Amino acid sequence: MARVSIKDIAQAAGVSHPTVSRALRGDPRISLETAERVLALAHELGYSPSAAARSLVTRRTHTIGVVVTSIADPFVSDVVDGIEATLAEQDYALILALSRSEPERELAVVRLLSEHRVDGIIVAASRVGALHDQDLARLQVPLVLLNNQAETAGTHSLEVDDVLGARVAVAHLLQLGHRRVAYIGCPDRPRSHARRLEGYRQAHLDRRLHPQPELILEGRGAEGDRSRGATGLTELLSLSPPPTAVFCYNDITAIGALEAARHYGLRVPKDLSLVGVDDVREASLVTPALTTVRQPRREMGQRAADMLLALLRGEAAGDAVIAPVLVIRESTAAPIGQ
Amino acid sequence: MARVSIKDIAQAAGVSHPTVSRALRGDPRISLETAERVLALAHELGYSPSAAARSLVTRRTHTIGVVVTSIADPFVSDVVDGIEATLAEQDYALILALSRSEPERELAVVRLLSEHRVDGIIVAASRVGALHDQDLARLQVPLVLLNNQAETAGTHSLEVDDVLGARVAVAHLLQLGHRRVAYIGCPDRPRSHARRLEGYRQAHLDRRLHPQPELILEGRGAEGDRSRGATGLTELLSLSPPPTAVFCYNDITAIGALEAARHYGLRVPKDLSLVGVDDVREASLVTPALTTVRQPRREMGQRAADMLLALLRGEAAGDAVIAPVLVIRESTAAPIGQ
DNA sequence: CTGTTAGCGCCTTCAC
DNA sequence: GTGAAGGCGCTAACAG
Repeated sequence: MARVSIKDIAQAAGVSHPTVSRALRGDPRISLETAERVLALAHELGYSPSAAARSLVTRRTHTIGVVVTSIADPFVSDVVDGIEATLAEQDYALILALSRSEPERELAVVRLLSEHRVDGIIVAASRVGALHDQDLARLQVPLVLLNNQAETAGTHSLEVDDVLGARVAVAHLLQLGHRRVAYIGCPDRPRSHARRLEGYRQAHLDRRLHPQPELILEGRGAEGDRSRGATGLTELLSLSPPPTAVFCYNDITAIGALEAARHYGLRVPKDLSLVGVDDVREASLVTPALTTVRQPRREMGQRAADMLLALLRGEAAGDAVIAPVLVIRESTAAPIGQ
Repeated sequence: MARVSIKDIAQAAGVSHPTVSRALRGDPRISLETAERVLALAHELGYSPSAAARSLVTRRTHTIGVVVTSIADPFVSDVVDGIEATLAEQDYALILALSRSEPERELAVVRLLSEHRVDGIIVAASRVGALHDQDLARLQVPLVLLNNQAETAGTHSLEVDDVLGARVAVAHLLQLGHRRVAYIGCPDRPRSHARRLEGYRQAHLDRRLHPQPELILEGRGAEGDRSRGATGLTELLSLSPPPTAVFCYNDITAIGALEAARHYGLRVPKDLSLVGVDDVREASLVTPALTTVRQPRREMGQRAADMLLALLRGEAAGDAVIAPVLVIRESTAAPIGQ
């Protein structure tokens, strides 16, 4: 089994192997009769075509490389789930390669994918972003970058619309009646920080409101640092009047702010509304559950795979932008007195 | 690039291709001089060997199939992370295939792995367990089953020692001084339920204590059902005296019990100690953070890959049992009056 | 030490 | 409609 080749079938059927090859692929030139005989025999003998042998002549492996920093990151694994769903539909094999943010591994990954002659590559960064793509580009196969910061020439990319996400989140707060809405940012993610701030501004302008400079905080501390939310909120509460709602760079920040609010005796959402970004696991587990902007992870994976497959078919595929979705939970409500 | 074959190198070096092939693989019979020349040329031309062509003649693809129900499950993704770590070390490629618990997909997975002639397969079920393995066994390649319920002949398996986990957890409670320790089980996971109950018994017998039948609850409701913890605890509190500690089938159960305890005005761990199993994400996020029995997921993945690689080297590999680890957090303490 | 020959399993002309 | 060659890129004999 698995050692049966078209030659064996050919012999059993009393035809030549090319005939078997054609019959198996449904070549219309083969008589129905022999085709059926061959098919039956193939099934009977447990024939399974060799992808390697085929790829040698077709120069297509029907295999896609997926490169991520870590599969243990829930964002990444959701994306990979989406990628697999699309690839499986088209019978593409998925070679998973982890770069682990180690230069040594990244090199090995490139070598591995190169030797296996993958037809295309998807690089998926988590919300953290930024990977080695230069080397991969050298492989001369279509390359789709998902949520990646640095753009490389000859590369196609897919990312979530950060401006829109922020805009929708802040619009939600303004719509509830808040008029002093603050923003706590993140200095070590300058690009998305700027975009979210832009969304914050747009939401205000959409309603002919003017964002108030003292309510916009750069924030301090690294991306994954809870304390940024706490120190930010502390600072905001010293203003008079203090904001009634805060849009936070991400959920981690918002949760930090939530803890600080509790510390100061503020009730969320009654005294203060909070919105985060990402929809991390904790967001729905925290009390009150956090209103947040979610990246449609699985869908992003599917779209990335769709893009890649389109490229493989020779179709043009520009870059894609995905719309995030606002998930309204318990941390937002109308301000008091509304 | 990537279209350079050993023939091209051979021509450039003025030797035959077999010589190039040997030089590239470090065959000692090749003169140092030509070997160096070939290597330099290979590098210069950007040569990358074709895994497909090689596999065709060696009958080894250096590729492993990893079959899981869902990569979005954090348990599974941690395991896969471990598998990849070991495989990458040995330059094996990892083909990820998701069965999604759909019969149709399972068939496609078998076909895919068969056509790609994977050298071996790892099937990783999450704590939920149970997959299609019969078909995979037909592929005639080494097969390692991780946390799988149904055993198939000619298969190697790896699972966590459920009895030990329960025993250590309950020993921890007894050691703290608890003398009325209850157990809330799970009827729809009969196998692990029985094992955890056995561990519960052993922990008692280890201290020459006798488990008290009224403290052992079968539990009701499905595995992922929080309410089982709540109803179980309610039942237990009607006893006199009620237990001072509860070992729960899993974290979900324990969290349900935790909520119920709060509802009844019991303080955890002061009035009641709780232990779960799994170390799901929520376990560390809940207040108080849950003491629990963790399955070393990543390590399990590594061990599974090690087993498989050993089998590929022709070494014998029995089944393996992994020891879980007790993670002591805030939900356990000595009983009052201790 | 190196070249020659052959073949892994498949597909693709080109004949018939 | 089908068969006969030839070759994809590589390794494995066997010569020499």
